[in-house]
Amino acid sequence: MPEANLIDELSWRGLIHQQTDEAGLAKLLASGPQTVYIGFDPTADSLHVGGLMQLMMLRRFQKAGHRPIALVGGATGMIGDPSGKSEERNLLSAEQLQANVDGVAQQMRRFLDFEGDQAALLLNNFQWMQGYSYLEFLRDVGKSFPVGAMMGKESVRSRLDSEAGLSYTEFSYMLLQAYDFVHLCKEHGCKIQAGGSDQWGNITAGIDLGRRMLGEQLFGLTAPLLTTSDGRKMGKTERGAVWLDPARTSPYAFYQYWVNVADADVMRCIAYLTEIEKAEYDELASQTESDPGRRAAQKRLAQWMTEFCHGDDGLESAMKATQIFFGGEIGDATDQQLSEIFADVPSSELERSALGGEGLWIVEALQNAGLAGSSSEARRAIKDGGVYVNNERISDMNLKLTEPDLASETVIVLRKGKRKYGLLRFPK
RNA sequence: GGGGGUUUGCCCGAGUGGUUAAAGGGGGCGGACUGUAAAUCCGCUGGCUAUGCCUACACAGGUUCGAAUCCUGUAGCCCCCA
Repeated sequence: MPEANLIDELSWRGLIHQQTDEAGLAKLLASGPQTVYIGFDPTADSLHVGGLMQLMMLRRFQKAGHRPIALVGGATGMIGDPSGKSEERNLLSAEQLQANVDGVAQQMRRFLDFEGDQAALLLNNFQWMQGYSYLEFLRDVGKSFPVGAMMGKESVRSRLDSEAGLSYTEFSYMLLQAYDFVHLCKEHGCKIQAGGSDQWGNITAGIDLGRRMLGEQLFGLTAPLLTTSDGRKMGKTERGAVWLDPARTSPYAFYQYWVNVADADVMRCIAYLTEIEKAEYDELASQTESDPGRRAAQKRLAQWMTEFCHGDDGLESAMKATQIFFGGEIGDATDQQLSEIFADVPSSELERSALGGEGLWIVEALQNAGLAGSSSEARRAIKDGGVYVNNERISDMNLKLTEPDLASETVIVLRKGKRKYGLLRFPK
């Protein structure tokens, strides 16, 4: 039996941005297990933070006793959702799209339970759209879409007013998503669609279509977008999006991203993205208030997220990497660990033989690693006490690096200043 | 077209014949402190085969034992007259 407090839960977490029929939805949810769907855009072969938020939403529904459907937009992804986009989107190739759908589907298995009574369903709208002929679609679906109403949608209007304009293809996107809802209702009894607040227009379009085609009353629920206090989308770094795929964003980088969330944003992240309970949430909120320097909330967020998305091992390696990156002893690292920690650090490759004989002069090494632009600069840095080999400060201007200085099989870690690193690789 | 002024290091800005690689500030870089923050404080801030050498004050040439500093020419910028 569904838990009655799902709405309360979503509500204290601030996850309810808009609902089509508050009372109706509450009544529906209380009446028995429901099916909810959220669509995911297969724009890449991995989810990022935005998608995670939606996934958590489905997870919350599932935990409350409902059945989630994660709909991967194999068909809609071919068109491109204009909502919230300022420009016409580039179309993806069919192969790329398939690879993306597979990648995203794989990741979802971690967050949703695909077994049991309320087993989650993973569907791809390409399955029902691919055979749908254009003519039939226009007769069945297009007929129910007054252009006037479509023109009124925010997503369409903003694009029409902009310079970029809007192609017919993107204009039609809404019909496809609307039809998905109808299809899922018909085939799977799905009466609720959730999504980010940018999906409001698409969701209500689906509700309208459901009323016309099926005579069904469908419901919609949107969550706020995850933005920073200064209004930018979360989950972006200078180096690009924060991905769930450890190959794209290492657990360490992932952990770091959350640790660095601004005080003003951290509680919102915890509310939106984690399953940390209200009591602890309140506790963390008051700690952030009274002792922001400790950043208890950030650390808890990072810890929770990393463990949840990358498991115990991921968390452990993130912690170790953090310790090393912030100047801790390097000890017995492996090439693998070091290249993960220093993924964004410039590295250069030198002949192994440079370490033989006399060894490699530190002044040269710093230049090789890109940490000094000239030998004068390198000497100066050493004199200033700002040079570290494998995180140990050095002071000898004439130091020569030899094999024993390797931190791992083939890498020496040089550092200038607090955390400006440069790697030297000496492949065997 | 004529007259006057100006041009300095990453940026701004002193310097007007001799410790001037060039005051001061900004920036940058180190260090201390700190919340993997901000502020603050301290040091460094042309290059090199480095206790010395080389290149630098728009560019080229000249005067001088010696010039960023004086002279001539060229270029850029600014102002005034036509």
